[in-house]
Amino acid sequence: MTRVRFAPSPTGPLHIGGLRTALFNYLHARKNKGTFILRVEDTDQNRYVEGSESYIQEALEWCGMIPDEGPANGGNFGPYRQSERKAIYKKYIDELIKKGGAYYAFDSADSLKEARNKSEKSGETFKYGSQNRHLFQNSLTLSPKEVEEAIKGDYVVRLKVSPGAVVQVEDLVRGTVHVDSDLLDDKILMKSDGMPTYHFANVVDDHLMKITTVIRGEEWLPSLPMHQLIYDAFEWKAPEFMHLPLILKPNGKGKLSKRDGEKEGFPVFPLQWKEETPGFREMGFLPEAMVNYLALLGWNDGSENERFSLKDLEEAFDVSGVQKGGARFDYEKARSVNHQILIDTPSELLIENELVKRLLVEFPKEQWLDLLSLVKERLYTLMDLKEETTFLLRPHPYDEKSLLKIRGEKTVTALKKIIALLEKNDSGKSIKEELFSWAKEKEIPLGIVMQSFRLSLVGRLTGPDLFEICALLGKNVSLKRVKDFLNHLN
RNA sequence: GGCCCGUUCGUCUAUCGGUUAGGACGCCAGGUUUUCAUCCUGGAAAGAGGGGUUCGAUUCCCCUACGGGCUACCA
Repeated sequence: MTRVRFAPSPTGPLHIGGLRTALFNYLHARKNKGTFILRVEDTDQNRYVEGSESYIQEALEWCGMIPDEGPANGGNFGPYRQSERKAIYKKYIDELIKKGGAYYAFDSADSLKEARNKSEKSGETFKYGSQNRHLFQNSLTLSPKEVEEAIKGDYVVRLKVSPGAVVQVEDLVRGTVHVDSDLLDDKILMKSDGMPTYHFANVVDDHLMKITTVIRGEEWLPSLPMHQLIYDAFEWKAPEFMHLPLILKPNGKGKLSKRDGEKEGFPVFPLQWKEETPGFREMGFLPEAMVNYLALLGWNDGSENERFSLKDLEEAFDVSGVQKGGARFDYEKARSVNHQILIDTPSELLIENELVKRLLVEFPKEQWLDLLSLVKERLYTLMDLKEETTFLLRPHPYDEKSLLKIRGEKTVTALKKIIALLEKNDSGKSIKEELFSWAKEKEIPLGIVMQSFRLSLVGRLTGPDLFEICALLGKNVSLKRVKDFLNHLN
């Protein structure tokens, strides 16, 4: 039974790198008829940010990835917030110490900092490990009595790494990785505030929650050997691991970060965070597009198909299609995916979208469907709806440059004809043929006719089919606008 | 610096020893159209470098270069 978990830290909004990690976890679970678990890794009290947990939950739901188990809906392996599992970690850390796999350390933060500085000055990397642990204050160097005393104050618990071994680990996408244990730190497993570090909580929880496959970002690969050592110390069977390639900045220099969005003018969060930071949803992306784009950033099914719904992906996803190298984030491509999906989404569905409702609020509801169908294929994001529709409300002010382009006697003649045609017809469409043949007969270029007509109706020379617009506006409004325009010209 | 991971068009990628190295985004050109878009057609555009292995390497191995990640009582 496959069990996977997405384990974000509630330190702010989830960004799309995290969202993709969640997606791959979700897909792996669905593909294998397994369980998708959300676990909140809130062991760092200092970095905890109010609201991030609900943000994460909402972002997952927006994309259609509902956790099977998690803080919101429970499950048999809870609690799913690490801060609520403190007693569990305490129990296991004691067990590990008893087994000799870990030890107490009493060095102050300052003394460690000093040691670190000293090493760095002499050009070495500081490491608290098998080579030098005897130089520090810990339960390996102090007498039992001293330890008993020291333990009443602040202490941490460190992993006891055995020297001279080669730690071998397997990664589903990269194969075997081995590391010399002499290079590994005696990592802190339990902090002086009694909270576990990521490494310890992670291993304990993955074991207790019976996680079969750990899917996480590549930034964790270097600590995998150390995690393996913890599993070994407990004599637990480790799950299998898959480290996902990082999502890089558009220029490829470093992993995509929260700050890149505002700098480059594209969102990096799925949903809005704190008023000032809009997400993909608020920028007019459909979750289907988000999922489709993200899935292909680091995965493909080997075919030339690039269109996948979440359902498709649940079928098609396979570990073997996961990429090794990091992928740069390309906003243009994301927009293009959104565009395609927008075109293929029926207008009937789109008018249910909250953003669409907001953007069309100035129009009568019964026009929404026609309006959407009129401009849908021009949209890259839902936000384009604003640009595409507001001119339908207000043709003024007329675009100056366009005005100069069409000025002339023929324009006036054409407009008068259009008025005449509109007055005796009901719908905008029915005048098309008559107008065209008239123009041909009078040898007035169609360009002049249509441009002046367009300018009068919407104030500028771009937009969707003019007769459709005319029909949508209705006879009276259209007539008024053409007349107004004629007056404006005189 | 040390350790780990990676490297095919500008970008995302296909290729699992033999291909005119394919697709998508973007770009350019043409077509459709009343306009701008959409859409359609076409085009330019890639195996980091050097050694091996092999009849034959983008593909397997090694080295170099470059890129990225990690190196906290953060995750």
